[in-house]
Amino acid sequence: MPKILFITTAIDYTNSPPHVGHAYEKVLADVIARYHRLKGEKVFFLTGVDQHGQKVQQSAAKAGIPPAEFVKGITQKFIDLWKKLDVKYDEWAETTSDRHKKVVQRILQRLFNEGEIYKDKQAGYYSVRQEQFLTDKERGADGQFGPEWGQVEFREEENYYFKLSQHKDWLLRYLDNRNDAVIPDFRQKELRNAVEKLSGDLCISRPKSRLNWGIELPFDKDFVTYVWFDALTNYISFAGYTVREADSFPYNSQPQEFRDRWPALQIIGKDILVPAHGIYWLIMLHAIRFPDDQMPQLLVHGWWNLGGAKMSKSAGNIVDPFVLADKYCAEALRYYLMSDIATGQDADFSEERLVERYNADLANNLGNLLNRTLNMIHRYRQGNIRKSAASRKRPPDVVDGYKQLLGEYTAAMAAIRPDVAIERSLYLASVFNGFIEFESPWKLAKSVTPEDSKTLEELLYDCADSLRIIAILISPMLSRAAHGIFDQLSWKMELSGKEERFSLADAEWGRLPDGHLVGKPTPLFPRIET
RNA sequence: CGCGGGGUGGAGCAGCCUGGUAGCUCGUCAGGCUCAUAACCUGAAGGUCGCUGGUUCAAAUCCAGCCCCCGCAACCA
Repeated sequence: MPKILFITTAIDYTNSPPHVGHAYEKVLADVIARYHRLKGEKVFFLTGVDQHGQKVQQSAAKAGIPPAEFVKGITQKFIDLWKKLDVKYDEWAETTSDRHKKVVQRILQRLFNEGEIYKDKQAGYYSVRQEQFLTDKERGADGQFGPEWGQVEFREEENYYFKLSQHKDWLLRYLDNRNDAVIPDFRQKELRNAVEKLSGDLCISRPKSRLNWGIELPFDKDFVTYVWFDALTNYISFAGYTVREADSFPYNSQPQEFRDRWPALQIIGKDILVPAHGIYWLIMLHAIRFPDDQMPQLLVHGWWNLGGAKMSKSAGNIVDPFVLADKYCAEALRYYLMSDIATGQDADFSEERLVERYNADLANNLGNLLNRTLNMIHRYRQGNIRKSAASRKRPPDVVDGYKQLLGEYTAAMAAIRPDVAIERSLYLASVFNGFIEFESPWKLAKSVTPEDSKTLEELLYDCADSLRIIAILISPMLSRAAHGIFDQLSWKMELSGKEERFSLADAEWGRLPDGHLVGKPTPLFPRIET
C-alpha cells in the first residue's frame, strides 16, 4: 500500500485579496511537495479558501452583491496567484462546496447525537456594530465600553456549544507523548502552556438572524455553524474523508483513499496555532475518533513583517504579491520568500533585499555560471562536451565534499529549511565559478598541447554537469529556473516543462553523455537594475 | 514573577536542541582576471556573540539572575 505524503495549508479567508504572507505559506508548502516528488514520493497537496462567515457577509453586503458572487471574485484572485507563482496543488478546497458541507453536517449530527454538542444560553453585552459579545477585556479604563463598539446592549442569545474542555486531559497527554506534534519546538511549548489554561466549551453556532452565510446545523435550521467545524474540517473533507451514516464512523472504516493520505503535515501561521489548530482542531479529530497516531503534525511558520511592524490590513502596509511578481518575476519572489527567512522565525520584508538577493545569488552567481559555461563550450568546442573516463579536474571540494553537501541539502529539506537547502545548492555554483577562475579556460584554449586541451574539455564537462545537478537541487524552490537551465543545456528536452524532468536520483556526477550538444546561452536571470 | 520570540563585525541574518578554531549575504578597502549578465576570483579591515555570575579542560552554545526590543481583541499567514 503506497503511503502518500499529505500536505495542507491554512485555507485563506475570502474577505480580501491575497498579500505576500499568503504567498509565503503556499510557496513553502509547494516547495515541500515538490521536494518529495523529486525524491519519487507520492504527494497530495491540498490548499484552498474559507468562504463563509460574518466578514464575508458584511463585505458582500457593502459591495452590494450576494455573498456567493463576492466570494467567487476573491477566490479567483487566490487561484490566479497560485498559478502565477507556480503553486501546484492536487486538490482545491472551497468551503461552500456540497462535498464539504455534507461532511461538516454529518460530523456535527454525529457529535450532537453523542451528546458532545449542546445548546446553551449566553447573556452579556453585545456590540451591534461589531456583531459580537463583549467581555471585560473590552472595557476601557473607566469600566465602560469605548465608542469603537458603537451601540452596546444587553442581550441573551442561545447557541450550540461543543464540549471542548472535557478533552483537555487527553490533549495534554497527547502533547506530552509526542514531541514533534508541533514544529518548531518552542511552538509546542507555547501550545502546551495554552492548553493548561483551557477552560470552558466552544461556541460553534450563530443564529441565522445574525449570520446566514454558513453551513446550516443539521439538527437546527435556525442556526449555521460558526467557523471552527466549517473551516477546519476542510483538511479531511477534501481528502476523501467520508461519513456514511450519521451516527457511526470509526476511523478504520474510512475509505482507503483517505487512509493512504492521512495524517497530514499541516502548514499554518503562528497566529492560528492557538487556539484554532493546536486546540480546537486536534480535539475535534479526537472527538470523532481519530487515534492518537493519526493526529496531524503542525508546522508553524513565522511572519513577514514590514519595517519591523506587523503586516495587516488595518495598518494598510500589506505587500501585494501580484505587483511584486509582475515587477520582478515569480521566480524572484519565490526565491526571496524561501531564502531570506528561517522557517518558524519572523523576517522583515524588503524589496531592496529581494533585489539584492536575486542579483547576488541568481544573476551573478548561478545565472552567470550558466552563461559563461555555455558560452565557452560553444566558443571552444562548438557546443559539444566531452566526457572522459576519469575526470580529475573537478574542484577537490566537489570530489570529496559532494556527498556531504548532498547530505546537508537533504537534511535541510527534511528539516523544512529551504533557506539552508538553497544556500547549499548555490554553494556549488560558487565553487565552480571559482574553479573556472583557477583553471583559466581562456588560456587553455589558446594552448596547443593535448594535455591542456584535455583539461579544458574536462573542465567544461564538469561545469555543465554541475549546472545539471544544481538545477535538480533548486527545482523544488525554482522550478521554472531549473527548467530554464535544462533547456539551455538542451537536456531531457522531451520532458521540458514537466516536473518529472527532475529526480533527486539524478543528482550525481557524470550523467551527461559524451558528445552532448548544449544549447546557446541566454541570460536566465537578467540583473535587476535599480 | 502572564505566555512566547529576539538581542551575533556597518546593515540583514544563520549557528544554540546534540559545548571544542564565530559562518552567510550585502557593504568597505586593496589586488587579479576577461569566458561571462559592469558579471567572476583572491586577499584585507571589521565581532570581548545584550549584561553578570555559575557548570566545564573548554560556553555564542548548558544553568541562574538581570537589562532592552517585539508579538499575544479584531482584520490577519
